[in-house]
Amino acid sequence: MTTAATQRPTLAAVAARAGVSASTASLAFSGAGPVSEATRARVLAAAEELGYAGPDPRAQSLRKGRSGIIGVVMEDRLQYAFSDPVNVAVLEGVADELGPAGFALLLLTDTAESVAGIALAPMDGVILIGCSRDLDVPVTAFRQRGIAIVAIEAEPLEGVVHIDLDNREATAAGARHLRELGHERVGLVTLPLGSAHETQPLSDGLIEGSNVHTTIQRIRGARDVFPDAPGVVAAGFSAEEGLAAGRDLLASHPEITAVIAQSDLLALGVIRAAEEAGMRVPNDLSVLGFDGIRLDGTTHHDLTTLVQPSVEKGRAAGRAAVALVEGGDARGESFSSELHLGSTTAPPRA
Amino acid sequence: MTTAATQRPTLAAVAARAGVSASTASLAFSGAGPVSEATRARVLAAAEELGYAGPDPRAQSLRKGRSGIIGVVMEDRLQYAFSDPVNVAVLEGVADELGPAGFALLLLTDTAESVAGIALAPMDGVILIGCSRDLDVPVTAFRQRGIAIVAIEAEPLEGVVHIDLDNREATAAGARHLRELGHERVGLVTLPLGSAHETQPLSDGLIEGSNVHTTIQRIRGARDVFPDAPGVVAAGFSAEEGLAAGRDLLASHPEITAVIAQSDLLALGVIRAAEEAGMRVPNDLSVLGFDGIRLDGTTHHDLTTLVQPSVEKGRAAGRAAVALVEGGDARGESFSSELHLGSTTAPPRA
DNA sequence: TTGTAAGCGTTATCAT
DNA sequence: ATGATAACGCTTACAA
Repeated sequence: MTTAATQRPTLAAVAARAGVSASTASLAFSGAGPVSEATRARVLAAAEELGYAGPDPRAQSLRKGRSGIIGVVMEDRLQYAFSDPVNVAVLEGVADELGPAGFALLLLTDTAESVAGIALAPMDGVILIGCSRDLDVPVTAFRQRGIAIVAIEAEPLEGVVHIDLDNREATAAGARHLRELGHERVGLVTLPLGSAHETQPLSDGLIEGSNVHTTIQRIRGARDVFPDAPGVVAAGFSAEEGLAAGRDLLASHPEITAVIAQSDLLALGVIRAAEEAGMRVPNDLSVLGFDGIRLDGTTHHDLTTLVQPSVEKGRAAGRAAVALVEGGDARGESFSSELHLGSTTAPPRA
Repeated sequence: MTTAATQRPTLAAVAARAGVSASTASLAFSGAGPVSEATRARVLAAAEELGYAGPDPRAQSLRKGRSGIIGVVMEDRLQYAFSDPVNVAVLEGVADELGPAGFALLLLTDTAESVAGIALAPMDGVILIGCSRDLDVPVTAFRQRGIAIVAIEAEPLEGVVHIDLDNREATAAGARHLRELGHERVGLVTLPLGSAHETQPLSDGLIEGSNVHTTIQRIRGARDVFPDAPGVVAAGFSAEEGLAAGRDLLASHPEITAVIAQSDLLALGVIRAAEEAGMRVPNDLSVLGFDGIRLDGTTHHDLTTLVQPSVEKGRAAGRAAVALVEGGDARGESFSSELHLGSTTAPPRA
């Protein structure tokens, strides 16, 4: 298989062949000015003959000062990022908005390498999703380059448009639901708090050392209602990791009657851990999730959870990024979650 | 939130401020030539003062004729594409290779829109993953633009480097394993055959009207051994869709003693369908998967399956793309799968 | 070691 | 409706 380093034809070549000037040929392609039908046809024919596929995006980017590319920064490992259905939904939402707006989506991961690569990619804007790292460094770099920045559920940052979710309030609402049912001893199974992907007991030190906004806010919301709730930090986003965390939590805190899990997948794992330990849900243990993803067929329970508009968050981020890049300014948006009462919460055993 | 349309400083400005020529400043940044330590320091200082973040990638792309961007074309809906763990693994492999090589990854979806967007994005190369569409149109467009093309498990295409998997042979090997156990009536649960994402009986017409290489090859492999095996086409990649397909297959073909599922997730669904119908696996029904993804905690079975090197495929594709872009030529690679004997296949009930 | 000059392929502005 | 000209911001021979 060979790659002929054949010289690609340029607009100038096409123009020459069509017997017009380069500027006219340009107009014929962009339709940005008045060109007679006859000349346009001649130009297009010349292009066809020369195998010219249209203006070179590289030159266009330079000339227009825009590349039409918006980057999305995700968790360091893609397998990780994509194991979270919410992340995927958000990405889908972003893509939904970018495509029609004529923007392409560049996938960046939250690694030193990739953040260096940031310097290399011709991006007009960037969207930060579920990053656990410290955002100051990349954000500063983006700002310096004049790249528009949108962040989803991040701590407030200067010059960044924020797309938010009521993580704290929603979790608190879920917690109140449990308290109203009569629960007093509640445990937490949280999403990861940083890059250390291991199951571990939740401690104040861990929280302080972390900057994973979403996880922290959800912990706060739960503790707004149950200030002393113990917890276990899951090693990841999957049901398996929820299972592991659930086992730990139930073993170390046998007194609890309800678990606030920070995602539906984690909740699913917790339910498995409970059933494994011979408990029934919700009779012996209530379980609350977060996200509202569809878990068809994966469980026979109808999970009580906080339903959040994942795809909408992505769309909002995409729209904001496009607006910023197109010179307008964008306001941040705030989304809220709704408590879905399923069959996994009930009053505690008498 | 505002976006100051402040004029970004240019290399020329930095050079002026440092009292050197633009070319020297360029060298100071790229390190591509001899620059005295003193001048370099001066240039860097000037850059710092002006808030210059380094050469503009847009200008670099034009000048160098390369953008450092490689596109990856996936299934039309990202939620779809990412619901297949193999796709995700492949993508991870691609990212593994691109990052260190200094390339960024552009995510494209297999839609008319996106394929049009192809025209807009400054890509140096492109990798085609699990596309169900007709590839001729996009491939022609890429070729015309001089974009290097790598395809994973696609029908042979002129001027495209192929990364292959022994789909047919591996499936045939799995099928022989079943035959050796004594199975004679075997059913198929296949991956989607096109964009029609619905559960439906497998028919010759469907196969002929389709160009989903992988699915077709795996069907052929199965029928190399069981020529008349009936089948059901799943509506997607997930266990839920395997469940639906499994139900259909078991209902319409109660005589079968084994199922060849085209992915582990589908196999998982088939196992659920069987258990739901009161059959035990493998006693009443043998189930064979494909992929060898880890299904920890999701099932109590050790799935008999064909283990394929998903991440490696991605890496190979990434390497090939980089090699092509860097002017070398790349040979395609062919990977093979290995039969893992688990506990889900056994001789048929006597 | 540093500077000069010539583009890379396109589009925007301004004439004609 | 079309053309000439000048950038866009950078890199790279080549000259000094």
